[in-house]
Amino acid sequence: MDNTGTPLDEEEKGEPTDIPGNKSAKTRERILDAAAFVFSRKGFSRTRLSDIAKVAEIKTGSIYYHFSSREELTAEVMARGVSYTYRTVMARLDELPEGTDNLTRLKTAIDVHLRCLIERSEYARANTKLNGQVPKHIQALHSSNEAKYGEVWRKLLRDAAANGQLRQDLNLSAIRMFILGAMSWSVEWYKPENGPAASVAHDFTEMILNGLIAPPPAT
Amino acid sequence: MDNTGTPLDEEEKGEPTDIPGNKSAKTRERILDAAAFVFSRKGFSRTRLSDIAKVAEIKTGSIYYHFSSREELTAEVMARGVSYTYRTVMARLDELPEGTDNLTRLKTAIDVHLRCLIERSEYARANTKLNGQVPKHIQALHSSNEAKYGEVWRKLLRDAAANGQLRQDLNLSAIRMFILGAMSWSVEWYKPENGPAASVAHDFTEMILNGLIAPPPAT
DNA sequence: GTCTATATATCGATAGAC
DNA sequence: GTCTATCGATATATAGAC
Repeated sequence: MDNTGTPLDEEEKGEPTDIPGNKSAKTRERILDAAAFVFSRKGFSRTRLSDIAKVAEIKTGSIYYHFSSREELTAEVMARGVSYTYRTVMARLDELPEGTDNLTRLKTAIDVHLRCLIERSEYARANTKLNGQVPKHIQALHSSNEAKYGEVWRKLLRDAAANGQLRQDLNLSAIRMFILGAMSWSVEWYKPENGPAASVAHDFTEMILNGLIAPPPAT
Repeated sequence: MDNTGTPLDEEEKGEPTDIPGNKSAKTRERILDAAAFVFSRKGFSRTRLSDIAKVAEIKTGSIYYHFSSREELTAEVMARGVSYTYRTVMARLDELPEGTDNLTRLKTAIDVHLRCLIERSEYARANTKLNGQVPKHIQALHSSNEAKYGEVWRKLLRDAAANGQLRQDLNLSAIRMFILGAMSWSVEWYKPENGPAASVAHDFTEMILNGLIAPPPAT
């Protein structure tokens, strides 16, 4: 599976990964990875614990040694999904040179978020797909994470608008939902045959920022 | 509930709607309306036949007099959803004056599709939400409808591009998915508090066609 | 046609052997 | 820690009365 979970922080723990005693931790990871994989493809309802068990190469009942319920497992997959995307976006924004203009920051965030979904993380995909499908109490556990991440986008748009770099006649709330929604839907359709992630992301940022209409021919 | 199902054709059948003998048909409609209502809010997995029955003011078992299975009911809701959107979009395109340019046609289609979702049809909403959630054989039954509708969009974009009205540097397939995806996601977030449908649709078409960047100040 | 009552299947969850 | 076996809850679907 691809890299996920704890992406950028704590890369070094100083311990080898296979000392005796963390066989449990490794199985737990395998279950989570399998769950993210299956959830992102089948959604919540069509995913059986037996499907996850099969991918994780374990028997269904054994999952309960690591998780107290299907919902707890689901909640952790979702939490990892937002957390990963949040941290990856923030890290890339922090890498930008001091004084980078707000439009570039917005464009960067769009690029990174979309790439998290289409090429970087099963967890990000799973979380996007599961949002709106899971029972209310799971959604409730999760909504503060989503809200925190949503705030990043509110600020990105607000800052760019405050600079006068964005058109002033559009409602930023709706715009934010359209941008995030268009990216979210990529979970439903994107496959490698649709072209490299970089080119898909490029086309998307171009459309969002500059629109689809051809510029007047240079004379 | 709102108007749906058979929107534009066959408005007159020449029969009063309550002659004896079509009590059945009316109950069937009530069940379908209820199903569209519940599905569009809770999705496939969280929707119980008992939820639908409650909204339809009928007992759960009675549904089976009208539909042979939950899946048959689901499939009909989805079929009505695409069909409604397809016909509503086509009807509006046909109303445009002869010789209307392809960019205006594209813009019109976006406006109508989005309005179908946010203000016109529970069926359209339900279909959008259910896509990607339902079991494979339902999806399979349904995919030819979706493909046919997808072809409308392929053509709209292709025609506008052929005219030179669209930028030539973007992949139209990905662009199509982004546009439809952004609209689809409205099912997850749109509420009347987000403003009138007309204004949301306006902001969306503006972003898609002209982008978010502020035009240079007139001098 | 719609009801009540019930059969059947599925799946999440638990118990206990190893 | 992971297995097998099974329980129990839920919900689709059916049978039969009215």
